[in-house]
Amino acid sequence: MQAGSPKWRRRAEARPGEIVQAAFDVFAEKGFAAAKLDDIAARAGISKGALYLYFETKEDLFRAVVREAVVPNLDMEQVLAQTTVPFPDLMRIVLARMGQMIGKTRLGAVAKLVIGESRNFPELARVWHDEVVSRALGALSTALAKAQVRGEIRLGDPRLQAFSIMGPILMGVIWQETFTPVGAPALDLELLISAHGDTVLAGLAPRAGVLK
Amino acid sequence: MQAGSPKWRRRAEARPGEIVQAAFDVFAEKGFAAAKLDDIAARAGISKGALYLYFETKEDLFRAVVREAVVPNLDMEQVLAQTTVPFPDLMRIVLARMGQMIGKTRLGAVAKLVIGESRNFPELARVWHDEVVSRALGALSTALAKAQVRGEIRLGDPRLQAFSIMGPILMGVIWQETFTPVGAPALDLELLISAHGDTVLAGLAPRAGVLK
DNA sequence: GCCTTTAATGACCGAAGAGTCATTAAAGGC
DNA sequence: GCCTTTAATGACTCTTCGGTCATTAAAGGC
Repeated sequence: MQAGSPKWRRRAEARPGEIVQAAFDVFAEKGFAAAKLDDIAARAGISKGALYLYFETKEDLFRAVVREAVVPNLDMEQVLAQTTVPFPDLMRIVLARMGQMIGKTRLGAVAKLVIGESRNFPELARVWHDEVVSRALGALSTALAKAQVRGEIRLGDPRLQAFSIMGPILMGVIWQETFTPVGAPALDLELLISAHGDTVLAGLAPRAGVLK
Repeated sequence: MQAGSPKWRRRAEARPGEIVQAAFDVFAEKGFAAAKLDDIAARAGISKGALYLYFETKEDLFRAVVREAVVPNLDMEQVLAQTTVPFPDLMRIVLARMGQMIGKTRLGAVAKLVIGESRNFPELARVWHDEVVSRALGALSTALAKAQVRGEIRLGDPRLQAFSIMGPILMGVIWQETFTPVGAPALDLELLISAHGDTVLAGLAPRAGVLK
């Protein structure tokens, strides 16, 4: 063994973040049950024993991973609360921001985890619903309701309109996460968002004749 | 033990179907790795050993379960190939049929499985892409392209338009499968389909002014 | 009613992997 | 430089669960 290279270093502050990051990668790839703590430890550059200095159990670590990914989604509510911006502009801003967020936060992988493990970890599904999905959908619905009052868009259940707006983005994310890795053609999310924006905004516009 | 009640019965023909059904339930609830063969056997009303008379391994059984759910999706292509029906009518028929299919085939549960296990069973993701998703999307895209040529809808990439049509349905299914069981308000899929049909058909209509 | 065939059982085995802990060594105070 | 503290190790245990197989008994032919 080299003299100058210590077997390991003590870095109590840096560890938790690194571990969660490594765990995220492994959980995202394998799912909860098939993920091995040895793998996570190896990827984090430590031993399995060290994991237990920072997390009580495997479940604990999993919860930390999924909860970690919750945080950064709150700012979209403020955008949607803006009341001076015309609705279509607002919507394009929100859609564009979604696109960026998906790119940088690996939101697709988290979605896969939450969806796939929702029966085994119902409390995580609940957290994600309450903190992320329901909030975003609520803010969007509110914005839609206001736009209806102002006559900017057609009347209708705002909650269902929100599905029409968000659904295709979710589908795009799932496509990329599920089918592109097994050989399906890649999907340009920016393009999808832009094209879908055209379609759905036209669809929500007042007086646009319904076909037939 | 009762005299008249045999310990078990020999029913070689009926077993495979029952096993796959039971396995579907357990896999859908737990995911592949967390599903226990003992549980599947118990639910099928047989012993674990008997499973191995019909399936080589756990993976084998899982593959059978996911492949089983592939079959019934082919008829939508014929509907979409109809060339005499006006596009909006065609679309409403397709959407309605999707709704029925989701109700009767537990499509949501399968989707969850395919999405969640796509990294561990890439060949299943591939099968599902090739046999179901890509085909349905392809047929829909073709119908959209034809409708564009006829001037029934606005010009644009048909593939992306297909995402705008299908995305909200997928989102609805995932919602029901993931969030409703943990306390989120139930979603009326029929209603979503109808409302989304209004929106997206208006959005695809030619000359409908894009807002702003 | 016996005999053959084979569906079905369930106790068992072995591997895998979550979680533990006695031991080691880095860091830092004095 | 020594000593204390504590981060980190990795060999170990123990449980769980996929898969096996010798044994049992249902079904059906003769």
